[in-house]
Amino acid sequence: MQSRKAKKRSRGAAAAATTEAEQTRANILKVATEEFATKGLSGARVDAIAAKTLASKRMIYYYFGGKTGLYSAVLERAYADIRAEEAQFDLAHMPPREALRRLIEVTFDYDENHTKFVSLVSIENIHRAKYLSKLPSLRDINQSAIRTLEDILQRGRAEGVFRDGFDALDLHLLISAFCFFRVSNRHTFEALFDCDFASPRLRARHRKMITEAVLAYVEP
Amino acid sequence: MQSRKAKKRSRGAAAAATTEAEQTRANILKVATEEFATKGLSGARVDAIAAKTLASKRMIYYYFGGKTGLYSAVLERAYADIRAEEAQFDLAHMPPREALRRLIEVTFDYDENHTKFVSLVSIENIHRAKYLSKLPSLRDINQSAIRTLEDILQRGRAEGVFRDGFDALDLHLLISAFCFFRVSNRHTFEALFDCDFASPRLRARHRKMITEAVLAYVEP
Amino acid sequence: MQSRKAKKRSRGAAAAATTEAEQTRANILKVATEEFATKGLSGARVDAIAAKTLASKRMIYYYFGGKTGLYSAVLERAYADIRAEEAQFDLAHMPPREALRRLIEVTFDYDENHTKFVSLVSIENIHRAKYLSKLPSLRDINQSAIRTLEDILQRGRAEGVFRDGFDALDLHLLISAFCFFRVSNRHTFEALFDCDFASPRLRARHRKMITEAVLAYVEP
Amino acid sequence: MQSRKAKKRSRGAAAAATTEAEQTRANILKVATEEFATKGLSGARVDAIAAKTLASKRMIYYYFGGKTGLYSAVLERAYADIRAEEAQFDLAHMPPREALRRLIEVTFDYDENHTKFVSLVSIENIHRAKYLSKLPSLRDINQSAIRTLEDILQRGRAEGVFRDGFDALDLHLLISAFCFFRVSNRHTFEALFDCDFASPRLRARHRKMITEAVLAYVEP
DNA sequence: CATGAATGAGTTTTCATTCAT
DNA sequence: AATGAATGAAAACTCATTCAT
Repeated sequence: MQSRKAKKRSRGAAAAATTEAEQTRANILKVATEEFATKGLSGARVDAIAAKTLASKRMIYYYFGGKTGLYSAVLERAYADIRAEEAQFDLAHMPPREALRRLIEVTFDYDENHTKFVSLVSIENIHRAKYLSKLPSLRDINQSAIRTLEDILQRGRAEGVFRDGFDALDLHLLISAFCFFRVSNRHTFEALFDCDFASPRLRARHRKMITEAVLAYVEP
Repeated sequence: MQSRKAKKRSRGAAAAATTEAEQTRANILKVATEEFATKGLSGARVDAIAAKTLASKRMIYYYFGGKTGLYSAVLERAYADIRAEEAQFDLAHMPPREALRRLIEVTFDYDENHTKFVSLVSIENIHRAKYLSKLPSLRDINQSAIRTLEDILQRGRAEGVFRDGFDALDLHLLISAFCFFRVSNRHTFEALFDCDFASPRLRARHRKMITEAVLAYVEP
Repeated sequence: MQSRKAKKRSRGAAAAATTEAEQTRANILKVATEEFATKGLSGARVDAIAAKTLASKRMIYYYFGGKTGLYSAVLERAYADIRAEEAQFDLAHMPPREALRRLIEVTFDYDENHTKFVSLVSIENIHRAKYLSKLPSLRDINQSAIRTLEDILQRGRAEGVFRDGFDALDLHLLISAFCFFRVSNRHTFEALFDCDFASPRLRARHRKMITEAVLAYVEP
Repeated sequence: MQSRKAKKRSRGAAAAATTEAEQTRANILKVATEEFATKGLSGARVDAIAAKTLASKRMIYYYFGGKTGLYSAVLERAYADIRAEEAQFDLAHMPPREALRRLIEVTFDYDENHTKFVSLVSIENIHRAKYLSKLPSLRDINQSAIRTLEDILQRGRAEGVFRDGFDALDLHLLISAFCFFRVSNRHTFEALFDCDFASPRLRARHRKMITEAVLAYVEP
């Protein structure tokens, strides 16, 4: 009845799928990410996921307990992935202005390249973060992202390149909002305003705009 | 039952917007907006909508053809409403800086006060604007919003209070992104960062931030 | 989601199924009684019930909400039926000894002729009366059966044909136990002791035995 | 894992009832008795049994062939146990009236103390003794129970303390019915009549009643 | 226009059993 | 002898839609 997740994961997240069971699990997760991201929780079909999987439908219930269990696992993995990638950028050792600029660009590029993550987060918001709330592991991961930004701001203020009077979390919101919205809402935006967000020129222009706007906002 | 029919017929077809038929339609639309906004297209239940309606389920099919027809109508109405409200603000006769500041605040307040609209747009993006694309009426309405902004920018540049080098549509994106995201993604954001977007203080701080950031970005 | 039972039943139990809807409901109930009585709650198959019904499987959910809702309705009906039949015997106007003898015979005959009722009660006991407990209507009906017996005993004691020193409910238990067990446990009893409870001779002997045993027990 | 195997082999196959294999079998049987008695044959879950077992699910198939094989084994064991206990009472050497009284009390107490046995028999009757019929070993065991009663009756008749005109098997039915029903049907009875069969006072009263009723029935 | 009843096709979930190791 | 992984068949349940009146 219960999913085997806890047990399976006991050897740590770093160890890549090595046993067959872990490969099965990972394969289901990958297929499910695609289905949930494009169809939503209620629109996704367990049958459709199973069909694209190397395993049988029954395995979804064996490993994840059910449709919502699978959805939660997909969500958890998606969030874990983004922070894992962010952690790779060594922003702590850059000069503060460079670090902030880089942070914005990294955020922009991540959302641009992980539209499935963006979709999943949109979907989860439709559900009022019902499933995310039950994944407390993610809280820590995300709050470390804020600490990175706080560190950059503190160093910048010490050097006098950033002004006072704004909050790290608010700035994170300003950056995230643009990068996320550009991906999450591109379909309605394109439909209404007849433009093409996939064009490299527009993409570059937007990337430049959010960077400049944020830097202008923080400068003394 | 018969009295209702007689009553309706007696006043003639000319009286617009007050027919019983139109009241039924409006009632269904209102209930459906709530259901679709909170559950999504696939998550919404025709039965649930019918149950909350004064009319019967059959009426949904009679007036809107089906579930997706109803969804399209809900979407169309939601977009029409926002532009109707925006049109009320006479930004064209304000000084450009004031007009831009006011435009940002109006956008911020609208999203804040119309969370159902925000949800519907998020949902429509999950569906890749499939239904919105088939509502060409909206294109014109929305593009007029851009023309309003273009007019403000043009006046501002003529007066020398705004710089050159950025696009009206891009600026619209910058403003919309923040105002929309703040509402659309508040559930995951709150869950991850333990904050409360409903608090008047945070709300005021965010409203100020996006205004300042945009004004800083456009100034020469 | 909710069953329509309450609504359907609103015109009182006395009115036989007259509308088509009531016929459908009654038909499902009849088929389901057979299936649940022979297979138990978990052994019964909704598909099997639907197949033997004039209606479709969907109607079971429409009228009864689900498998357990249907089971509860079957149980309720079965108990209501027995008390309806018992009420027809005018025991209150017989001499007490005759009335008691008749009560025993009526109980014996009812169980003998309603093996499905007996099975359903056995099944409900496996489930620890979980579903019966939620049907409070039955409590009143059954307690009136005890009052009938109490009345007979009181009259008998007044006439001096019954002794004191025993309880009406206990006597009801003594009578019920034998009549019920003889039907409920006949299969294992026959298998173990190689006898045939269906034989009219054995049946008559058992009927005579319980009558005599009870009368012997109550006489002064 | 390997140590278990080595250990088992080392003590040889001759030591009956203490092999690990037999302990595993007994453990499964015990767990399964509980599950079948509370859930029924179709309601019981092989997974649930396996989970509560010290062994794995595969062992159920290894030792018992499958779910119904396990059920049959549980049933067989339950019947064997009751007769084993009954055989301990040396009724043959008591005066007939005392022996009969004692037999009734023993039966009453056994059912009272072995509610799982009672449940299993009820369940088996739902299945029309399908599985019991295939366990011929039980027939002999049970018929010996009747011979015990026949012996008591014969001695009692010879002494003139019991009358003629009734059958040993019928008397067994009268006794069993009450003792069994009191346990098997206590849930519905309690729900309908608002009483508590677990109360020592009621228990004692019932025990006395069945004893007196039977003795009154058999006396000349 | 309006309604309650009805439905077929689909969707999630369950479960006894078997397989590879 | 033993285990975790896997499965196909079947089960319960759902839902948008339509029909008879």
